[in-house]
Amino acid sequence: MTRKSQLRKQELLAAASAVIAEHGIAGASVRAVAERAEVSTGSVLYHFESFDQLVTEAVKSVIDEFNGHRRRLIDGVADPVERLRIMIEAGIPERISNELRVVYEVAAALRDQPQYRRNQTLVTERQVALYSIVIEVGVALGAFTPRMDVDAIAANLVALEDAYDLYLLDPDNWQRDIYLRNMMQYAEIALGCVLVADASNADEPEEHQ
Amino acid sequence: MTRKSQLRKQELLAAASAVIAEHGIAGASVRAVAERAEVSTGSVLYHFESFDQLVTEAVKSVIDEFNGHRRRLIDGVADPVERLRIMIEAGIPERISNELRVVYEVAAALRDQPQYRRNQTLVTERQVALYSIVIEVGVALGAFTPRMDVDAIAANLVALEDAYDLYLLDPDNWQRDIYLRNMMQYAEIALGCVLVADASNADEPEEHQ
Amino acid sequence: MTRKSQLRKQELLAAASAVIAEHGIAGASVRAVAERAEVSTGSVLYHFESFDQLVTEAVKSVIDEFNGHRRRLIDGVADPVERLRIMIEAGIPERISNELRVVYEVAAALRDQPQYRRNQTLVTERQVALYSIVIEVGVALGAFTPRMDVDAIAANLVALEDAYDLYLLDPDNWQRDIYLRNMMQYAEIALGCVLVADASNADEPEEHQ
Amino acid sequence: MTRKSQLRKQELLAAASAVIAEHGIAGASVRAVAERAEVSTGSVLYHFESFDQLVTEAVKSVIDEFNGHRRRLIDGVADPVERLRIMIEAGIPERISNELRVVYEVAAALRDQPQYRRNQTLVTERQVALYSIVIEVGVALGAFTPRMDVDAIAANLVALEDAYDLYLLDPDNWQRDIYLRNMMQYAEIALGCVLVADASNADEPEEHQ
DNA sequence: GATGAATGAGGATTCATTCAT
DNA sequence: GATGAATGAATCCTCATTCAT
Repeated sequence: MTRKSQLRKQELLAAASAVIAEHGIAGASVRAVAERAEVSTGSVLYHFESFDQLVTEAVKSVIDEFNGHRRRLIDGVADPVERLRIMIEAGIPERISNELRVVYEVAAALRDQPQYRRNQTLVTERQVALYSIVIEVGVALGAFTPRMDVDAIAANLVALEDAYDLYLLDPDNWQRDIYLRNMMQYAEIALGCVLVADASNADEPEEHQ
Repeated sequence: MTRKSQLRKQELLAAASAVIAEHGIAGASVRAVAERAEVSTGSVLYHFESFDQLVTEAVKSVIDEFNGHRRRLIDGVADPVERLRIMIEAGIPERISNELRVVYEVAAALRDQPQYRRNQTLVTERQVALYSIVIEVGVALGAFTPRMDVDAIAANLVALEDAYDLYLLDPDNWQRDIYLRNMMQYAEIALGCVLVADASNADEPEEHQ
Repeated sequence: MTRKSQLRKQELLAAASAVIAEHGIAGASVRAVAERAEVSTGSVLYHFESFDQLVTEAVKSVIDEFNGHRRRLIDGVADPVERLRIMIEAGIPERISNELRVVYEVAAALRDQPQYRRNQTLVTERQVALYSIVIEVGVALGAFTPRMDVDAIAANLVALEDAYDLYLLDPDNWQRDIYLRNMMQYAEIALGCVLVADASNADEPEEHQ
Repeated sequence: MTRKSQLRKQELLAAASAVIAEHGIAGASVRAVAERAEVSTGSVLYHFESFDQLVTEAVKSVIDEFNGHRRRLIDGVADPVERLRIMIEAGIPERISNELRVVYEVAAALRDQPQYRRNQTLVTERQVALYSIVIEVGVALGAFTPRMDVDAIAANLVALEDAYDLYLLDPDNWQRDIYLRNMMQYAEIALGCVLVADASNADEPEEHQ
């Protein structure tokens, strides 16, 4: 049954994601996934050509889900400033989600395995594309007046997001409010807009500190 | 022999760093380190409580070295703008250095071990402190007129550096010029200075794109 | 359906033979046979008590075919000398046939399973019987004048054949012409006949070398 | 300690040979060898690069021993006829020795592994060389008057030996006396000598059967 | 009849750690 | 101090067999 098999594959992918999120890439093993999915170890490899492929697919699906989630967030929102604020706030989450954890688990861990690196590049490029769209539309509507190249702004926003999210791997020292403020301030001066109510207007910059 | 023993420890730490830099965290094993240091496997663990501790110490020493290197770079430079440019250019290296590689190899790989996370946080905080000093001095000397909180600028610069360096794990897609430009442009509009000769003057901002 | 079932059994036996001939006994697995026969793995074992039994039967059928082929070769030939030459030449083939390969693949591989050994003995005895008939008829017709016991000659010819065929497992060092000459010369001096045109007459033996 | 290590290597090679002789190549596994040698599985692979290499070396050493034994048998014997008789009798042993069993276990089993095939070729060529020497010396001394090419006689004798030994894999149907007689008669008519007291003289051949 | 998912034991190999020397 | 042999659990993977569908 293709139906049953695909269902099981999904279960295994989910189990693999969960294991990675919980115990890290290093803690992901055939047995760990098998136990999480409550199947035999043989079953895990029955559905995938190799354990590596299972992990790769799991990461890929998490990334897709992660990206889709971000995209849906701004789907119904018209105001460019509001969209940007939503993007940034979603980029610096309250707590680390399983998805994000998986993404960063894989990020640095397996330099030698090209497929992981490509995934990482993929998620970054998609984020940049998403930010670029939001900014370009905002510029077109007159909501933003960029002070630097638009693609540089998008790349920087994603980079900031990546870095601050990476810090999440040490949750005890994670300071969401500060990271959020840092990104918001950057977006404001780079795009000449007001994202936060009480913040200074970037169009009339005043000396800071 | 305390002297001889400490010497041997240093050799082992150096060997461990080299192995990690070359073959990644996954390729680091007792035997690999032993072969690199040209000692027996038993000898490797004779000087350390466990292999994990050896790795931890090795990473720690690499981080110290990494940080010290950055600090020495700007030691004899007086001009704040020049110092900032040096900092940024050193932050986005031509090629990934062994030190940087070790740092990121370890970043996410061994998340479950608190000491690694602390190391990571440590290197970030030191970087932020370094940038903060450069900026503060520049502000005091009138070289910079910050458009946002100084600590936010420093944190953002380090975050950008961290993120763009992280991308180095996929060297094929690494675009130093672009990342460098992104950071320079950000520094210019955030600090109201000119870092790159031909770039637009951030004091007289013009519309981009 | 007995008809359909037996057809399927034959298909599976053929598939098993093909797999063994191509990938050796070590490469013969349920899945390999299933894929070759284009059926499911479950189906393979549905028709046989075990995979071992399937292999056993496959080998048996290959041996039967192998033997029948040899028998048919001399069917229409009347001249005893010609019959003997045909036998010997067929015994030292140009290339290893799938049949022969299967026979020798199995020969020593599964020694612990008595049925394989019996198969091996079977094929040998049949060969000896075949040679014996050819020789006896030749003696009766006056074409051969044996210098040693006829059954010893037949056994030796089969043994030579077996050994030289065994060497075929290392095809790179296989020297058909030499092995053929060796057997022909032996047959000539043992039976006092001339098998090869240019060879010395065994009836008037001259000193060799 | 090199001494201790080499001792252990020898033990493991012996254990491997014993396992192969007893359970065949197919029954040779790391665990089987480990249990036979009364060490851990890890220990088996500590001394060899791979299990395959252990098996290869074991077979190689058995072959060397096998060949050396044959060579020593005729060392002190001067009479060519006696030497030939000793060779043939040793070639058709009473019972299958562990050495011989290992040699033939490997013979057909692992077609895909070139190192085994080379071993097989090696043992054959050495046997041929040994027979050749015995025959050539006998010819030089006037003890033999060959009826066919000397190299063909040597090759045939080894081939007969190989084949009859191969039949040993089915010990129940093994008939030493007959195989011995077959080889002796062949040697007599091929070399024009008398090997067995009561046998007919090959110099004055009479009709057989 | 036929399927193919699931099993679990067994395959070789790697590894940090221990310990007698 | 230093060695390296030995360990045994863990790694991924293969496989014949079973069984619900």
